[in-house]
Order: sequence, then structure tokens, then C-alpha cells
Amino acid sequence: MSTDPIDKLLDAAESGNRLIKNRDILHFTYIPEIIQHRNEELEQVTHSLLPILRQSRPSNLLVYGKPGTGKTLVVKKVILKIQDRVQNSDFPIKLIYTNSKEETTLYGLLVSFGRQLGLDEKDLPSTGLAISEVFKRLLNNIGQTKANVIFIIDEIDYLAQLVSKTGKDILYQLTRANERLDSGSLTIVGISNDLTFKERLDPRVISSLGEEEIVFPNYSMEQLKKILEERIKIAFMPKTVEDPALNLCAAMAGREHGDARRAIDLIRVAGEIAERKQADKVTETHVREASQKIEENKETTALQSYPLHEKLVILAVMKASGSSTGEIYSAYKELCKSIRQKELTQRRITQMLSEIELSGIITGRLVHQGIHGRTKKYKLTISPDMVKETFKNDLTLEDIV
DNA sequence: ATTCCACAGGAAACAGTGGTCC
DNA sequence: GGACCACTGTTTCCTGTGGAAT
Repeated sequence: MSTDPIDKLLDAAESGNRLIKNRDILHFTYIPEIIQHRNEELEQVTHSLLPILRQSRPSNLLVYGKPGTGKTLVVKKVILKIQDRVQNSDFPIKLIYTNSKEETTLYGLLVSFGRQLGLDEKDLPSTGLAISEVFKRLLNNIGQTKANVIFIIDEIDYLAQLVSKTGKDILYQLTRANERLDSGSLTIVGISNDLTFKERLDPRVISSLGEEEIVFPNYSMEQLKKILEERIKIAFMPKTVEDPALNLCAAMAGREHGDARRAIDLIRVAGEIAERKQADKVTETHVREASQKIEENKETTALQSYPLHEKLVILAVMKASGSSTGEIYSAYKELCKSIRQKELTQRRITQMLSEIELSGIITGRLVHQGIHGRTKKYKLTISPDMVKETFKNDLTLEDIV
């Protein structure tokens, strides 16, 4: 055996010292045979979509639940089953899934809808058209093919936001699309992380979209444990995950709000760390390391993905830590001057600051200073070294960090 | 009791890009 | 080739505000 680290790794790979035998199972898109603790919800979803099999229009459905409570999983599962059933009959059902978060614009969402309906670039160009025109073409297609379409909109709260910004009442039109259809039908299944999002909707939309509602409760620690056990059984080699490690995963994810996705992420990363260290079991220590690594990764990728001026603002906050918007703005202007960039207005910078604050990299505190006015004081929440480290390999920034 | 600071943050308008349609 | 469209990132303009100072 060599002591060279690369050799060591290669040796390990060769000797097959692996803890994880099936990585895919630890990925969030994997749909397990049995979805633990979600029987009731499965039944409810199936029930409300059932009418489509009897060729009548099912009611629109709204599904709520925090992230990692298995909402999407359950809906997808039901839909796969329905698709299975219908496959051999000539009864046209089309299932369409979109995620509002992945489509950045309303237009994009509708186009993605159209693509899955079978409209290509020629029938439905991905830019240039008026939204009402896109909508008309979609409905035309449904009418012509006489299809019964179930349109699943994941993270519908995002869509609601987009809609409110542009002032178009697409959600309303979608929910009422059936009134404009002579043949075929359109059913909406909305999935939302935010239980309060309904309050922000147009009441007309609520009445038709919220015909049926299903709320997914958070998982308890015990349930999380069960879910993990189930997945570990098929994803890991037998007896390679210690009980304390499992418990810790469940506890850490349970502390958030019963986020199963996070629990599974944790155990996956912990497994990978253990493999790399050539341990023969996944221990508590690995889980803790995994948790830390996930956090750090989140931060560095967030930092890297910011556009130039946001990065400058972060640097300005770092340089003038704990200071007011005004001071940060002057620090920012200095930075702009030194790299010969045109500076943006203060209004824009305040906006950026609150955007960055939302991501958690900085925190702001509103302070009233009497005659010295009111301002918001910002602080970095992550270590300055990390910022420097991340920005160092940015060509335009390397001189000023 | 008033005044007045130093911004926060909403609303609207605008410029620029990349597209369709006729 | 001109009218029109969606969308993003920005600027311009604006109203609002808690409390020290007067």
C-alpha cells in the first residue's frame, strides 16, 4: 500500500470499500415504493383526481405543506399510477408538471406547459408573443385534441408572485379555462410551500382553485427516523450506518420543521464523507461534518452566483461592517471607482441589500437615531475569510479583496 | 410640542434585449 | 421594416417615520 493520497483513493476504489450501493435512492427525485406516513394524503389526492377516469372533470386541487413533507412525491406517485391505468385505453389524459421556481417567468411557465402538450417551437415560439396569444393557442390545442389535461404547478406561490407583479390574472384564467373549452378539460393541481399564500390571491381564484385542499403535516422525529431507515436499507450496504448517526440526522432535520429532504441529504453527504475517509461505518461525527459542509456549500455557491454589483455590495458590507446604509454606499462607491465600474444609485443598493439579506448572508437591523434619522445597519453573518476566499478567484475582484 | 434627520421602501417609468407577426 | 410583446435591471420620484434635539 502506498502512502500517496491519490494512490490511497484509487486503492480504496479498487478494493470496493463502499458504503453506499445505490446513490439514486438518496436523491430527492426518487419515488419510493411506499411513501411512509402518507397513506391518508395519497388517498385524498387520488380521490380528488378520480373523476377524470370517469371522464368527468375533477375539481381543482391545492396541496399545502412545508418543504420536504413529500407533497410533490405523493402527487407524482398518484399521477404515475393514473397514467399507468390510462395507457392502454384510448381515453386521452395528459399530465403536465411544471415547477414555477424553475421557470423564471410567467411566459416560460406557459411555454413549458405547451411543450409538454406537444406544441413545438413553430406552434408556440418561446418569446415574442403576447401572453393572451399563448393562452389562446394552449386552449386551442386542448380543444382540438379533446384531451383531459391535469396541470400540476409546483411551488404555485411563486407563480402567484409573478402574476401579481405583471398584473395579469393568469391564475384566474387558468382556473376558469374550462368555460372556454368546448371539448377536453383542464384541471389544476397547485402545490405550495406557503400556507398563507392563499390570502394573497384574488378571491375569485381561491373559490375555483381551492375547491379541494390537502394539508401535509410536518414529519415528527420518529417518522423521519422511519423514512431514513427505509431508504438506508436499500441505499447503503447492510449495517454500515450506526444508530446514533441515524438519530442525529433525524434530530437535525426534525429541528427545522420535519424536512425529510434535508434528512436524506444529510445521510447522503455523511455517507460520502465516510467513504472518502475510508471508514467502514457512518458515524455521528460524519453527520455533523456533513451538516457543516452542506451549510458551507450553500454559502459559497450563493456568493459565487451573485452578479458583480451584488458582490461589490457584499464586499462593502464586509469593509464597513456594522454600519449604516449610507456608509456602506460610500464604501461601495469607493470599490466601484477602484475597479472602474459605473456606480449604481443608492436606491438600487438598498434594494440589493435587502435582497442579499433575504439569502441570509448579511443581516440588517433597523435603527432610529432620533435627529440622525433612521437607517438600517448591516452585518455579515458569515466569516469575512470565506468571502475573501470565494471572491479571490474572480478576476475583476482579485485586486480589492 | 415641534422640528427635522437619513434613510426605508413603494410606484412608476424607462432603456435595452430579443423575439413575433403581418 | 415597423408595430408590438415580455422581461430584466435600473432610475426617478415619492411618501413615511421614531425619537433626539430644540
